Amino acid sequence: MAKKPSLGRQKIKIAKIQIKNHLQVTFSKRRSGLFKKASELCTLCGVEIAIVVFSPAGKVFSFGHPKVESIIDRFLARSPHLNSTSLHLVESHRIASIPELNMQLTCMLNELEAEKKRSETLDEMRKASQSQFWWEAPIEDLNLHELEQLKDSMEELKKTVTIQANRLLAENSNSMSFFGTNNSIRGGVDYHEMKPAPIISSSSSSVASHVPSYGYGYGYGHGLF
Amino acid sequence: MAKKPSLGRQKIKIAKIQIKNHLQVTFSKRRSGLFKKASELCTLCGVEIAIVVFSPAGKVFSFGHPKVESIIDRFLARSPHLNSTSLHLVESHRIASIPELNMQLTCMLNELEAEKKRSETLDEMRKASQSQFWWEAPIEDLNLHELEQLKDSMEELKKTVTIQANRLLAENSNSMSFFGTNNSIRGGVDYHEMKPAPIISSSSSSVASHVPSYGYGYGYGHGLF
DNA sequence: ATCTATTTATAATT
DNA sequence: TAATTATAAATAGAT
Repeated sequence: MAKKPSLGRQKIKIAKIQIKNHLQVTFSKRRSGLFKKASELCTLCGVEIAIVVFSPAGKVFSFGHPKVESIIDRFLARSPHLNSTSLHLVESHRIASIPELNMQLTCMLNELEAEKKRSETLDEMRKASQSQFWWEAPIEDLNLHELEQLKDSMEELKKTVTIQANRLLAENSNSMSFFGTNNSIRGGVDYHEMKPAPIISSSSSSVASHVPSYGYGYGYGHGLF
Repeated sequence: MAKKPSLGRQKIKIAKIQIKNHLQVTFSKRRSGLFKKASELCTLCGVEIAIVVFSPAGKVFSFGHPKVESIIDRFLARSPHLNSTSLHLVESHRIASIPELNMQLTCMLNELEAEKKRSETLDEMRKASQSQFWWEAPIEDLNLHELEQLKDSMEELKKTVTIQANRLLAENSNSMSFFGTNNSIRGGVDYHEMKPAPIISSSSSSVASHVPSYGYGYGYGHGLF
């Protein structure tokens, strides 16, 4: 009897899979693959990785080495360099409380609103006069750089605010260490919602699968997401 | 002349790479590969993914669809345990019930509103002082669109503070959030520290970022955060 | 960065 | 859900 060899792997377009069943299978496989790749990267290069995946239904899957939480904490807290702008913002205003922090932000927001109106006026003037002043010339390239710098500043500012907020909260209580001494326990792998552990050989990696009662258990069989 | 074909890909052990140069190359390649896989998974299955990588030197690389921050927020919000920050918040305020939490938040909002009015006065002062910092002076250098973005960013920043407080409180009750606001802007890819984008299908996204950011064909507008 | 030879990942099928 | 298999992709090593 003639057997019917599968066509094997076929090329697919990277676009939302419509067939629900396919999608589920692909999600499972590729999620595993992704986590495995991450695991290998951890071991090969000695880096720390956290991955969080939300399915459309809000189910969460995560991979972390050594732990998702610690990496996220570092990510949120990291402030490699405070630029002079954000330093000035924080220090010069000597922000001392959360409400005060909110006030600062609100002030800035209002300032910007005011400036926006002013800008609108200027813009109209420009259009009316048809003049060729510097500020109506090449916006594209120059402003891209400008925007980048601006975004930089904003990000730094945001970090600063986050850190400051946490510090304030911490100082309000007796003892704490949210950003302080972090006990980074290396060598562990925090791997949620994955079935076979793509354990790596050399590095001492263990799988910690504590699934809380929240129940993102495996919904195999139906309604995967 | 006889050519010297490479041996091609060789099998390697998944263990810490010792040769430093080699490690760097592998890290680059595999990080790209990992992010690409994540991107594909996002597209194929319509899921949301955040990846954070810390190199041994502490440098951070991240991938996020739609955004690292928003995914992390969601992840933390459903975290089964109270982190120290929220504990301190609760402790320092001795919050004991949901109505009490609501009241705290209401107070914060009222305070915020009051500060908004006060800030108008401060805005006047600012205009008189002619300071040299970006949030005060070079506004007129920005066009309307940029100003719009800046304003959005500021609002986002303000929201972040509120959301953070909200999240901490919500964790305590382990149930609802009071101001369901979130900065989840779908359709964006937040891709830091990655090199070339292998595929760009339709709309190319030029993302303002201090580091090269590329979207794997998800090019939509970004907020600054 | 580019180029292969190979190893891996995985789409389709059972 | 777990194999199988043929093929697409990723990538180790060298340039």
